[in-house]
Amino acid sequence: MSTIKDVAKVAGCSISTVSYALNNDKRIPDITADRIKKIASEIGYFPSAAARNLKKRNTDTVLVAISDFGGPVYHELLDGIHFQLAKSGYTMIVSTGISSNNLLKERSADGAVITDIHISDQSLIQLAKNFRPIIVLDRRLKDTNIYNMTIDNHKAMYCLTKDILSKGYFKIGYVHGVKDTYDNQTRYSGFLAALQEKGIKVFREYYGNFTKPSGIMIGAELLKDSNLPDMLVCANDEMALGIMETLQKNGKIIPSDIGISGFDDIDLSSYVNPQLSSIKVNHFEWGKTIALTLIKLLKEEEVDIHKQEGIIMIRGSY
Amino acid sequence: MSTIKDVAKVAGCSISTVSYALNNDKRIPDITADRIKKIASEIGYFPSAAARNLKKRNTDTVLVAISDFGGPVYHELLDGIHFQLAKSGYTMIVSTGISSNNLLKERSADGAVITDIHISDQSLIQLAKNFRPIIVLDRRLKDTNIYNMTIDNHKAMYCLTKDILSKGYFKIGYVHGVKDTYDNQTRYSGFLAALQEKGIKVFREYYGNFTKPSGIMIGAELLKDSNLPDMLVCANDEMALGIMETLQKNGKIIPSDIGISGFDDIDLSSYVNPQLSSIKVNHFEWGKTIALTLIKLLKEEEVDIHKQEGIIMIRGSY
DNA sequence: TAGTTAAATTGAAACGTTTCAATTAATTTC
DNA sequence: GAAATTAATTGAAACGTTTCAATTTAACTA
Repeated sequence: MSTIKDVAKVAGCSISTVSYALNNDKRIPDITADRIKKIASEIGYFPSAAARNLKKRNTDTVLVAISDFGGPVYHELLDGIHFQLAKSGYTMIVSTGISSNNLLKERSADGAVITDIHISDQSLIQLAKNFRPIIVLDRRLKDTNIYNMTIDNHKAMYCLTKDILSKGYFKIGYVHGVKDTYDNQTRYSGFLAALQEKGIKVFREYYGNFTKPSGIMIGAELLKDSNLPDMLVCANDEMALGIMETLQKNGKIIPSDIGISGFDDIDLSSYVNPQLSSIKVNHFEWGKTIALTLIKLLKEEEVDIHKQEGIIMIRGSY
Repeated sequence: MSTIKDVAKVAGCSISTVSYALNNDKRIPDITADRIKKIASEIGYFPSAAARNLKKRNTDTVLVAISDFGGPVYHELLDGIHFQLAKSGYTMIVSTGISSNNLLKERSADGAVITDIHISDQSLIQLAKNFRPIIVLDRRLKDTNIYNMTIDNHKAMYCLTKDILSKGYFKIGYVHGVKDTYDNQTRYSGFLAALQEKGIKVFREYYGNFTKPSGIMIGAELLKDSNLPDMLVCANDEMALGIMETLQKNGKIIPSDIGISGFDDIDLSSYVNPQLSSIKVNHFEWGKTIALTLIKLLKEEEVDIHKQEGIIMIRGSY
């Protein structure tokens, strides 16, 4: 491993000159800077991140902590964040589980975007103290260094439900995701708001956990019921898809027997038959916005945190 | 930000004692070690990764570099790698694009797993010189510090094709992915081997690029053809799905008009109708194996690089 | 040409750890 | 109770950079 010292030796100059040259400091004339850069690349020198980070007390790196790599919603979001970050000269790393904790507390990044249900508010607040800006995507949380950016679930679900009501549905059931999550609560409240406006009561409520298997369970439960709702509003697509599959397998026709809607607009939702009505978020754009906000925060500029709007996708399922 | 110095001051001992205590060095008696640890946690001290990495000349971190976050095959692989790495006390970071390059050359990790088509063999060889072990997943490449671990494409495709032949298919077409990639070449060669064994010639070849849109194009091309193959072996699922969708939309019945098979067994493949026959790899297990191998490499232990077997999933599409 | 100013270069400290080698304290041995 | 052994603690160097402040060199001025 060659170090800056080796470069200096070959170039016959001091370490500081090499450092300045490599960092394009204007005090080094172009001609020498070029010569030094050439030598550096010839002997295969790359600065050590560890040394630079230690001295500069920053890393030019942003951490994105996610729950796991499996979720269908993340991909575009990550690509969007990375796109913007790279454009602005930052390096992005993504991690899960225990790795996220390690990276956070040992300050391996200058800032972070977090959407990991496994990190408690508690420990997040604790970590954020030592850390620099953290944007949380999956919860409402306000504290030193913590900012939240969320999808406007309430509004989107409110609009979707209004559309459903305008189609004449009346016996409307609601399928919950994990009860006390931000997503579940805000989606449910949007749903309720639309119903209340029309003076309609929820026909029945079901409780899942955002996964397809939980949808399948609920589907089975529904089949036993003689008095079915005519419409099922689900807190996300995965549950809706599980329910739909179960109902269809047992001879129910969607949407004539029962309508259904989801939230997230995952890929699969436009592959099933009928296609699932849902709420889509342009996650790539959303990712870019998040990254831009974090960058401002890192530069200690003023930011205006805004919510991302969902786009209602009405398809064949109701 | 509190440093080790602060801990030492509060504890009324030297920096070295704190360091030894925090690292569970047996020369510090338990009683003082516990006291020091308690103080450290009270004042919210966490060691700086930068300083530790610099001094120790390693990071206990593994980098996984991927092409982008969108590919349907990666998730389980990443989760598998992370599972094993975490279990062994390593931190895992994943990155794409330019970020991967930065992290690699500045030695922000001790080792890496790479499956990023955008990093050229050339630059990989260059980077690996300064680096520690790199496992590449998406190509055959042997050089200092570079090891490759791959799916046994040839064998899997050979077996699948034999099964197809045993069902009496005869006019068999092959759909290529990106021409000179490892996956394409080895899958194709397995396909050919099975045909040759029976003395059968390929009926026709088509050229895609592993994406669904390219499958759709090929589907359109096929529709113009009066003399269709009776079976289409595709280099991956995404193309197969694109072709299938296009053919079905235009009234062709699968598998009676034409059979089709894929490779990878992505989620979608068991959602379409008929379900797509494909080759599945247990990516979670595969990820664990990869991580285990890399860990051995990091410890400079002997490793035996082996190929991962594919599992043939025969479903309704032929 | 000497004096002044500007340009280019450099020495050295600092960032926060780890760890070697040395010192000090405590315990054992005879 | 002195010598020897072991246990506990510590000072200081080193890891590879960046950057301040100072020095050296070059370029102008009058």
